[in-house]
Amino acid sequence: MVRTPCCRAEGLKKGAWTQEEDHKLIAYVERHGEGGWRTLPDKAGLKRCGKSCRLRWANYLRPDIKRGEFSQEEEDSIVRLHAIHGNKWSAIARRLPGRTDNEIKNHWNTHIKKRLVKKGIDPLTHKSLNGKSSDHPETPPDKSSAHMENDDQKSNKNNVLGSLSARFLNRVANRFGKRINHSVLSDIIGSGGPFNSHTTPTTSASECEKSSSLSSTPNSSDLFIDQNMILDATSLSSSTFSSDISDPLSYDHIFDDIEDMTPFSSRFLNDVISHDDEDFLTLDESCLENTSFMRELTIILQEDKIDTTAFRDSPVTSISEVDDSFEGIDNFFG
DNA sequence: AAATCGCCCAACCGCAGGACA
DNA sequence: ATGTCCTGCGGTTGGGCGATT
Repeated sequence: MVRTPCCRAEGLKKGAWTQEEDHKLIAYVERHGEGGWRTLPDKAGLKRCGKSCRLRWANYLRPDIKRGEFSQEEEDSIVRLHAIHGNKWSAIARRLPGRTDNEIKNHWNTHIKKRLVKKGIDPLTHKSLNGKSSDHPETPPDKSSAHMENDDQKSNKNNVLGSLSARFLNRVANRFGKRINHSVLSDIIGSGGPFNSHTTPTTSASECEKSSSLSSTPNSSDLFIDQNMILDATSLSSSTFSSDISDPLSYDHIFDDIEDMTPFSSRFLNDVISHDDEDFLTLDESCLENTSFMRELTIILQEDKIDTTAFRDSPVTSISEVDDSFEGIDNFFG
């Protein structure tokens, strides 16, 4: 079996990407979506190999990438997840929304690993380096014991809060699935949420325009999210959620992934709840696909629709009445 | 001011494996 | 069953840059 060379072709550029190259790649992906990386460089007018383009997009240009310093909570999560998954960076990255496997890997190698060694903990086994074996993965020692939780406790808490939020999401979507006010979008954009940035991928030029108009100053056009589209989660790209969502028996992983629910999500819900105007923006499917929160919401809806039909006709509770849940979620997930 | 060092992280490399013809 | 394409993954490299000498 002979593999065709990927990056060996004459004249292909390597090394750091220029702004111009970034713009070309962004424009192409916005117009055509992700995938087809091998042929992408030619079509996009880039003198790069497809692999390089894919990496650049996945690790740097993707709109949902969170940049900047890792929070203490994120570092704790990485340590905890590394104890479970080892060097499965992509598995860890799936639990840390907005962080790439590459970023996590780099952060682990340059910061966390050294810190663990300094504390006398073997970063490979997560056990004490002085020979005293520990049954528990590393827990950051700078936290008071009052706040110390073992993994099981955390996991239980996680699941409880996750279920609460997922069910509440279901109710929100039942009530508001078709309508999200444009001022909500405005707030999201202002907060640097998933609708921000020039890179919101769309599938056509007109959609690009629509997207860019959203990302600047929201106008008075309307937002309309089709209910069928929301429930049709199986058609969505699964770069964030790679598990088989068609299997009802695999619902549990949804609640594992609920730690992806950032405070942003609850702010978003809060905004959705508190707005009920008549002006709505049209939101195309591709926008939905590329909005990490909407993707989460969509998949939770898809997974939850069978066993939570009881919620469908239940009255919507004011967000203030479920504050405890959201405070808990926010506090827990940082 | 210049040279050197060490760290950080974006990018690359090679391999594995799924999909498809 | 086989060959090829394509994508994803984990390990590694090397350029940039700040700190130190």
